[in-house]
Amino acid sequence: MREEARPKISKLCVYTDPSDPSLVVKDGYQWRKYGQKVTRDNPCPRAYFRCSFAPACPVKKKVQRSAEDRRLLVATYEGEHTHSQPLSVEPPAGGSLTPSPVKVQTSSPTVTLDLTRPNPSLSPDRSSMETESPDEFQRRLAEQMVTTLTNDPGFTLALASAISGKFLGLTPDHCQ
DNA sequence: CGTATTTGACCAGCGC
DNA sequence: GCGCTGGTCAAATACG
Repeated sequence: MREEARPKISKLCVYTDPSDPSLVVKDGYQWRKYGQKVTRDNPCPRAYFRCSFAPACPVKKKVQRSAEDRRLLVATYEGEHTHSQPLSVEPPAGGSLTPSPVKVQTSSPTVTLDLTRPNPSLSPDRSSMETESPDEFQRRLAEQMVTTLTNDPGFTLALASAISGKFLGLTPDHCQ
């Protein structure tokens, strides 16, 4: 077995408003942006961040919007923090919103669905969740995602996009 | 005045 | 061997 260049890769999918150009993911850590590049795979610019709280922290973060859903931010974390969170994630000023981060930890990659924005328009398609709470619904989706991840880890992003789209009542048929 | 952020250029690695 | 893409560094600018 080799463990060369094998940092912990984590993915964090965060819903944000498409009108918000800030590729900043509030995860409780301090990040310093050190670059931005437009990849050919995605028309949206990809931002590169490094941990500014601890200079020795090897963690790097890449944030890019989903090519299909501009409201979905996909943050890729490389490595692990060698320190604690400098500050806790403060809830929105609204106070009514209750973020329900669905963290799914698999063998290697950690996929976290941080649904900071509950559901802008959740209701047109609630035929299979009228007897269960939204939290339970998310839990089921998370379990479903874990199952799929176990079978095809490479499908992570596509699945996350699909699930995310489902939350908004969308149906991204070509998720890749 | 100091810190953080932004943009452009340069370098390295991979594929054809 | 050349071209392309991704990633990082450094200098300049803006904001607090």
